[in-house]
Amino acid sequence: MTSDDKPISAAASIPGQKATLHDVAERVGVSPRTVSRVVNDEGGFSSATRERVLNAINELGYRPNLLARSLITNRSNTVAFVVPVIDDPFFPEVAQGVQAAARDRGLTMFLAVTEGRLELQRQVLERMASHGIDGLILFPHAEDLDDVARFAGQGLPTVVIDDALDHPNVCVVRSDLEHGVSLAVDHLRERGRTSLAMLANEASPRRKLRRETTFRSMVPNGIVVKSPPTFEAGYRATAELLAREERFDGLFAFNDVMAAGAITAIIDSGRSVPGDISVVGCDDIEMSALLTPGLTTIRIDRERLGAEAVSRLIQLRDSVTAPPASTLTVSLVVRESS
Amino acid sequence: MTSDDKPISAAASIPGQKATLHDVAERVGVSPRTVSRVVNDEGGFSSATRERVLNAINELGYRPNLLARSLITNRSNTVAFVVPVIDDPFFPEVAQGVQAAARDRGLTMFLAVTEGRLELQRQVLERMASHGIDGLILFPHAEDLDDVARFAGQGLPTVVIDDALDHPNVCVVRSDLEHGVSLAVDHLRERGRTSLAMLANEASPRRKLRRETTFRSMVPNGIVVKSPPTFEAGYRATAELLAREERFDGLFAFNDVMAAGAITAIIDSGRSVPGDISVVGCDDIEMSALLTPGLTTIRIDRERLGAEAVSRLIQLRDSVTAPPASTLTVSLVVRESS
DNA sequence: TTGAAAGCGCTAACAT
DNA sequence: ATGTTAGCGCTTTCAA
Repeated sequence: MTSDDKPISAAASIPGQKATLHDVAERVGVSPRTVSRVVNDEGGFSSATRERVLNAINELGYRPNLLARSLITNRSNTVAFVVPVIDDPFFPEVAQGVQAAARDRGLTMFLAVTEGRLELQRQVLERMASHGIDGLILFPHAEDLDDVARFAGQGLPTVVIDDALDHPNVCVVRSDLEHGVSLAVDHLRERGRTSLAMLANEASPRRKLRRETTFRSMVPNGIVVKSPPTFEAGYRATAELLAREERFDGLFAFNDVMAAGAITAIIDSGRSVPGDISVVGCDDIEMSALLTPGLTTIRIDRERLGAEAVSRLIQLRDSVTAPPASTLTVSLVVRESS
Repeated sequence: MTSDDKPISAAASIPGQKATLHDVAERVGVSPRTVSRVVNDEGGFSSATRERVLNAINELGYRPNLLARSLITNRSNTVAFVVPVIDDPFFPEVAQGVQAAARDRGLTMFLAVTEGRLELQRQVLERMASHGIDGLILFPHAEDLDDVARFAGQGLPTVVIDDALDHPNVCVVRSDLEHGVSLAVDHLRERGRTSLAMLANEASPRRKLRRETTFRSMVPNGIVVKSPPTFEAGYRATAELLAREERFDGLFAFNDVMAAGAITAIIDSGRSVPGDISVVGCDDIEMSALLTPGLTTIRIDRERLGAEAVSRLIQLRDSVTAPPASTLTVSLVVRESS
């Protein structure tokens, strides 16, 4: 049964029996405390001791038990990242930024998806809190920040992305979407478009408001249609708009996924993009460059967004006062759809 | 400063001072052991006691400290999911499947990205192990499964996706890509295509082999070009192939992202899809339906793949012998690119 | 049905 | 430079 002819160890069933600090100490002939000092590089040991301890660690394949450490330090070095969905490529790309930044700072990332359901968000937060996460980064459920506020109130450092929450344990990181909308609208007008419509996100009151409100204020007579932020919904909403014979020659969509749906609907209706209608999206997900026509859009730097969130979270954790909200700039990427 | 006029609590700086099992016990007037029994529903308590304990838990907002529990039970109820990249939509979608399945079974998911770098994979696994994960699900680094084998050897239940590793602590979950290739090739031939080429993944010896080998055996005279599995690389490889004046009228790509690159390259060269060349991809990521022309592809059910991985992992953890490898069926989705 | 004691693996707060 | 004691919050074992 055993793969080679080594003597069968005492605990035959568990090959790699985990070594503890104690085991290392015993083997070297020092106290566990000394090993701990070396492991954490606290100083207070001779370099000879250090050497011997390090060797023993290698020989035994010792690996610190982070759970035990966390229990006493009250630091788990874990972060939770919570997103509503993951089939919109925007979120995974932010996740990548969060994970990379977290990893570089010695943090490990939990990822959870709430499917936009409030009760799932609550369950997820509950469980994350039980795991003793050091901090939380999330795109909060649009309707209700109460849960988030509750956990923050219990002392959980929290970074809220693209939403607002005034709380000493909460820091906000956002993209400058107001500016994004103005870039989009200005661009459409420069293209000679005079009747503008917006495909807004029905599911996201506060976040929507940022884009929708800006749009409304810039385009008082503009048409605003709300739909879920998916390809299919964007398609349907646009098709209905066209069927109603509403006149518009420029469309700004809440995100690229909806914009893609809109383009397809416009083309399916026998119109052309950008011949009849110019379309501008928001996010600049990878797909947007691959569409036909390529999608003109407002670019959000997701990696940076994720990294910024981690950085703010750490500031929040390590300081008494919450750092101010940070706002990341966005830019216009012009492709063929406008 | 305080937001309303509640009396300032004793511990002014820490509002939600975390309640422990002990606190609950004290408040109810029972021993911690009894509270523990109720929390874990072990039985051995009167329903009256149960009631009072539950009340106290609510009042104090008690939440079990999973770290402490794990330390003693040696179960953390966490799983690590490790992927090479995340900007290929295929992986996030599997991640969603893993996370949902994990959540439903009371597991929390760590997500890590290795960027296809072996040293990053090692670092990630090392850290995950320190966190005491109960299991690991990964798309392993293509060149080298040694690290994976090492951790499995130390007792870590591991599910390897789309690769092979023979080890009692490892279970393999894969898609039936051999069948997928044969579906693709048969389909291209039914479309009257006689000179077939394949865009293979240079970075993935073993996985590639599955698709590439099948292709070679079905199409002895076929052209096989290798490139990294990205849009740009797929574009470049295809452009070069066309520039070399190689004759082919049907193309099968390792994945949809490469196929999308190929289509763009073909169109940019002045040829048409599927007029001159039919293209078939693999994965059926969301984007594939949105391309122009819509991409014909081999569909892999990512959610199911993720769910299956979790399910196998749990079998692995809870049994002595590794469950057999499972293979998920794939199907052909015909769109306009062929 | 309940509780007391021990200890998971580690670090904090003292020793020396 | 090193060791000792205590205990993080919980479950386990054994006893009542």
